[in-house]
Amino acid sequence: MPRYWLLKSEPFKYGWDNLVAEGEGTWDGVRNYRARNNLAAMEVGDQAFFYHSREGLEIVGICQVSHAGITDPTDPTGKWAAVKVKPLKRLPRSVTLAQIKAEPRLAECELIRLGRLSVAELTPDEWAVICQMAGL
DNA sequence: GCCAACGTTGGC
DNA sequence: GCCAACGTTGGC
Repeated sequence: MPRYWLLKSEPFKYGWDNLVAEGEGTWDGVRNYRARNNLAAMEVGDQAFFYHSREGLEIVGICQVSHAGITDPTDPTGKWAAVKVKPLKRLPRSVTLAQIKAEPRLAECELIRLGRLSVAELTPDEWAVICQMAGL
């Protein structure tokens, strides 16, 4: 049973287009325990929305975990986790934060409840709602 | 172990 | 660019 996630990135630092261009990206640099726990819980095959923070403020695509349980290569202490992801598909319609906030079924998701969490989990129901909003 | 100060994140 | 929210740090 795959789990579902949402990964935030600032598009001017590393956006969806960068991930597509590279074919595979390492999700590292996370220094928040809750986000770390989510990263550590990911398994190969899990899917994640790719969300543009600071600019755009919308989910633009879906990526898939290609390597799980990696030690963050940018961390000299070896305590922090990372994963690798591959782009799966761009959403037919981007789903904005405003739309997510306006949807009562998404009011309880980690993205909304914990606004500054950079790696959030979504329930299968929440995932399905967003997929529907994206035109999938 | 508490809590004030500080730094960072991210929506607006 | 501002500021609220939150996490972390460090003095006591």
